[in-house]
Parts: sequence; C-alpha cells; structure tokens
Amino acid sequence: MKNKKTTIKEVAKKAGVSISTVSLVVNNLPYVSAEVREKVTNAIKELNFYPRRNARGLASKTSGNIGFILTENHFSQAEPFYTKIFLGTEFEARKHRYYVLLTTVAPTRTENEEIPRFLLEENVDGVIIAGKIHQSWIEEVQNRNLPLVLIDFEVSRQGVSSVLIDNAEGIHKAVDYLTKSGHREIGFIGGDIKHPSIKSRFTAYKQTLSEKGIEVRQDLISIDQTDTAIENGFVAAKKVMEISGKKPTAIIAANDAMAIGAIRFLKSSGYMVPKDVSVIGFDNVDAAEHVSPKLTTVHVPKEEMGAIAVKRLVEKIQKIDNVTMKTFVGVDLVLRDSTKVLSSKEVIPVK
Amino acid sequence: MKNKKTTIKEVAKKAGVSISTVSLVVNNLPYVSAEVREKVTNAIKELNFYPRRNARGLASKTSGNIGFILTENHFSQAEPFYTKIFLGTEFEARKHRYYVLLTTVAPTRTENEEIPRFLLEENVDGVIIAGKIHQSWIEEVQNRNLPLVLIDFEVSRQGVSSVLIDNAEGIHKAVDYLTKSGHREIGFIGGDIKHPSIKSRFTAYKQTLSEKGIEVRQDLISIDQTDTAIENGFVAAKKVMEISGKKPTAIIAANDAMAIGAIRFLKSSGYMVPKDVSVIGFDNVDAAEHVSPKLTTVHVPKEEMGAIAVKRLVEKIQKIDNVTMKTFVGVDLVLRDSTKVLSSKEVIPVK
DNA sequence: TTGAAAGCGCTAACAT
DNA sequence: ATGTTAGCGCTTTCAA
Repeated sequence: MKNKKTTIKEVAKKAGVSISTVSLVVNNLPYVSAEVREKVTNAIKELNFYPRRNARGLASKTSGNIGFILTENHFSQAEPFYTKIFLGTEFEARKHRYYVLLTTVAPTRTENEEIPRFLLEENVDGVIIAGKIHQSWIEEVQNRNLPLVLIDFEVSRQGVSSVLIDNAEGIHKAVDYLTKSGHREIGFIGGDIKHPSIKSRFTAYKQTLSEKGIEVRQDLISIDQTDTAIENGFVAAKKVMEISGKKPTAIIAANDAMAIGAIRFLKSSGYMVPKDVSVIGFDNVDAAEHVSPKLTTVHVPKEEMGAIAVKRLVEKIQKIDNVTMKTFVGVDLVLRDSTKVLSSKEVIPVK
Repeated sequence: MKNKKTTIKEVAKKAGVSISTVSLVVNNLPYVSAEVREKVTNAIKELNFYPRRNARGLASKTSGNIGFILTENHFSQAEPFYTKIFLGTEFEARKHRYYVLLTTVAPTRTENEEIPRFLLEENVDGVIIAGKIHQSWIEEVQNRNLPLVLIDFEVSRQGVSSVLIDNAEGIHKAVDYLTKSGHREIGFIGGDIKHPSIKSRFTAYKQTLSEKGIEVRQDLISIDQTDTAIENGFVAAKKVMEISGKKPTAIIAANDAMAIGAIRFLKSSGYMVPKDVSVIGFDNVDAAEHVSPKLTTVHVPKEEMGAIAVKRLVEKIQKIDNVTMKTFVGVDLVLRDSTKVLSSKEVIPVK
C-alpha cells in the first residue's frame, strides 16, 4: 500500500556509490567507469527508479515542456487548421521527450490581459506561437529569454524563427492548372487580408496572372471580408458573380472555408460547379474531401508544420542550432471534382 | 539583461516578513492579518513575483498537470472524435489551472511497452483515459494512487469514474424518428462490436425495435466489421442491401463514418439517399454537415464530455468529491437531409 | 573517475 | 498570527 517512489538516494545506497554518480549515469554523462555504470544501472532496474520531473526541474532549471500559444479565434471548432498544427506539435514533442502546454490568448492585447501561466511559472523551455498574433506576446516570450518559433506568421526580429507555407507556390500551381485547363477569367475571393498568408496568396494570384499575360480584373476580386469563414466565402462569391462584367469561369478562394462558402452560393444561385464555375480552395482541410463536389485545393501539410516547428525549437533549446531562420513548407495542388477542364492546352494529369 | 526571476525570499525581505507568511498569502490561506496580507501583496506586485511551478511541485508533491491517455488508433486523423474530446479537456483544464499532458499507447499491451513518461516522472496529479483501452493501463494508473476518469469506456473497478454517452437514448431517438416517419424495415450496420459504445448502440437498436413490435431481422444487420471506418460502412451497407430479402428503407449506422461509407455505397449502386434509403449516423462529427446529403445523426457533445471528465477528475484530485460515479451525457437527434418521411404517423418537427 | 556538499525555490510542520 | 526550520529529490560545482 505504501507507494513511495524510490529516490536517487536509495539507488546510490544499493549501488554503493554517491548520488552524484547515479545522477551521472541517469543523465548518460561521461567520466563514469564501465563497471560503476553497470552497478548503478542494475540498481536502477531493480529499484525501478525514475527521476522526478519536478526535482530535476528545480535543480536544473528546466521544465521539459514546450508552450504553445494560439489566439482564441484560431482555436475554435470552425478552425481545424491550427488544431491540426497543434496536434502535429504534440506528436513531434513526444519524440523529443517534451510535453506541450497549450494556452490561448485574446486576439487583441488589452491592458490587464493575463500572461500565459506557463510563462509566469517558468514552466516551459521554449515557445511556439501559431498564427497572427499581437506583437507584444512575442516580446513577452523573448523578454524571458525563451526560444521562440512562429508558425504561419512572421516578424522581423532577431531570434524569431518561422515555419511558413509556400503560399506563392500554391497559388502559382492553382493558377497554372486553371490556365492550362483553358480558364482565363479567374476570380479571387479572400478575407482577413492583412494576415500574412492570405496577403501572399492574393499577391501571388495577381502576379501569376500578370506573368501569364492575363489582365487582373478588379471586378473578379473580392477581398474585403473581415474573416475567412464559410459565410464570408458565400458573400464574396456572390459579389464577384453579381458585380463582374464577363463572369469568371473559375474562382480561387483564399482558403477552403471560403471555397466551400463559394460553392454553396454558386449552387444556391443555379450555377453548376464545376460545369459553370470551377472553384479551388487552399489548405486541404478534412471537409474538402466531404463536400460535394469534392474540393480541388492546395494541400498544406499542417501536422508537419507543427512537427517542424518543434524540431526547430528543440534545436534552439538544446543549443544545437540557434540560427534565426524561416522554413517554407512546400504545397501541392490536389485535384478533385470542383474544377473543370475547358480546353486542355497541355496534357493534364488527372488522378 | 539579467533576467533572474524574483523569489519568495526577496518578497519576504521587501515586505519585512518571513517566507512562510508570503507562502500563506500566495496560496490564499487564512490566519494572515489583513495588514500583513496587504504588505505582502504589495511586495508581490512591486517585485512581480510568481512562484515557480517546479519549486512548488517539489515541495508539495503536485505537478499541476493532468495526464491524458489515448490509444494510437484513436488519435489519428481519421478519428476526429477523440481529438474533440481531448480539446474539450484542454479548455476545461485551463479553467482549473491545470495543463494537460497528452500521450498515446499502443492498442495492445506488449511486454516491454513503454509506460507513459508522465507517470514515471510523477508529473501528473490525475489521469483521464479516453476510449477502449487495455485493462493493464488502468491498473498502471491506479497502482500509482492517481485519480482516474474514463471517457467513453467503463470498467467495474472501485474508484474508476466514467463519462459515458447515453447510447441507448440516442438509438432510441433515431429508431423512434424512423418508425414515426413510417419506416419498418430498419437496418443496422456496425463494427468493432466489442467496444462498449458500439455494443450498447446495437443492443438498443434491437431492443427499441422489439419494444415497437417490429421484428429484428438478421438479414438487415451487419456488425462483423473489425473497425468503424468509412470503408467498413461501405462494405457493411453492401452486405445488408445485397443479402437482405425485403430491402431496408432505412439504415442506422454505429457511427458517422460508417454512415458516410454506407451513403457512398448506396449512391454508387444507384440507390438514392434518402429517397430509396434513409441513413442515420451517430456522433455528429464535422464531416456530417459537409457530406451530401447532409447526414441526419445523433449529436454527441464531445468537447463537453472532455470538460466533464476534467471536472470530475479535479474534484477527485482536490478531494472535493471522491465518489466513484458514471456520468451519462445526453444526446440529440439532428435532422438533416439523409432521412425521408415515408408516411408521417405523427407530427414530426423538422427544423 | 568519484564523492561531498551546496543549493534550486518552494511548502509544511512545528514553535512561538 | 507569524517565524523557524527541515526537507522535497534532484543537479552541479568543487575537491579529492
């Protein structure tokens, strides 16, 4: 019934050595003779010893935890995107023997906003922040000398590494596919346009069209939605379809949610997708596979982004590599059923 | 540049009291005069003091963490169900000032299976286990005298509380709705039939039919799939449709994934849903809203289940309430587009 | 290569 | 009501 865990002291006694020697063995440090190491190892096995995280932490000033900060709006049910990223960090962290402590903060930083408890308690060895966030939170982390990695967001600040989506590549692939399928009137709908990822998608849209010698028509663009939810896609698509002169034969949405909203509008207004209008999303969230028609979209490796961030962070924590860097993850166009080939100018591999 | 955090000692000095008095104030314990309390509070504010989790933990033998154990197969992309539950625990835990440490274990317990590190390190104050799990993991937790709450799983063991779905109620509502809509030939498809939740859904299906005086026909039932994924739903529906004599006009699936698979089969075989066959799922996962037709299903409050588990666990940890209990969460039928009214025997509210 | 000893920063008896 | 003191179980100098 007594369930006292064994301590390093007992191991030392059993092995006939000092506790500091046991500590050396436990932490796999050199300068321990093979025989002593074995004696200690055996004692550890027999007594079933495992060092307590708290004791270790107090003495070494480490926590074994990684903090993960997200703004509240990014961590709701409607936003599976960052949730996936978070789960990606969980998996990777485990491999490095860290646990992830999650917290959310308000999207706007107010006067008496609470600081994430894990920062106050010195309960994390490094921090990951995902998505657009108020600059002050970044400072809050850096002021505590904690390694920091951002995901899907960037700031120009010494020491802040980022894991980013190659948005330009994704849009390029989407536009390229559409033009090669014979589309010329290609619209774009977006929202939350100041978000770095959304902004670069929009910029890439305009640039790719230009490169292909296609005029960028303002009446095919709607980017003034404040958010990128399904409803916003509905409204934005409505605008584009109603305002535009020569109607678009294809619409690129800033993300899947908006693409789904766009499809809802199109269908509800009697347009056939993809017969009348092709739609391409971005992110490849789970729903993209379930909607009808199945959504052609740009796949973003969300879990992988979380995993990469953890790897970078651990490198910093363990001083293996402390270079400030941006990592761009590649993306791919996933062809499904929401896009139609008008006239194939080149052979298009359809899976 | 020096970033030494202030300690309780410095606060004591500044306030002109002993560190134990500061501790009393910090932990909001009684027996401190109002004036002293204020002096200390001021000193804490001025020095920006916040106790370190590690120091606190070592002295008080608490970690401030809750462990969450899931089998690997329950924590994959294909399984948004338990992920939602996990996220529910995250939210609720934060309210109680706990962090959640997540870990997965193999579905089958092997000889040298690794024990969750947070158990070995004494880094959690209590544990939540979600889904069907090998009994030995439950023992592993109990042997360490840690409070334990299960979600969507139960064992008859002193001290193990559970948060469960009212599966019988859900199926009852589904069958009831179908019969009142004029359906008599109602099939059931399932898999992983030993899972408590699946089993009770199947049992409730048979029982409800009987209660309504409808014969339980074996040729309308397929429950021998090993899993409850989309593909299994496809196969099970195929069996039921091909083997059965008088074809079913409605199929109840053990969960949404199988329902989606069933719809895929039906559509691919020329059946119209819901015109020829109505389909009802269980769980109400996100995809249910996106599939076409939108899935009528039994809504399970997943996040809430996670939250309830945390509440129960915290009660146990803090000795507020240590009763072993089962909590059943209610469920509701969500009417969407995958079910059809054949002949309304009663007024059916369709939202 | 090993051991002794001094903390790490707090909590929790126990005294007063 | 407040202070003294002894740990909690490790890591980490520093000596030997």
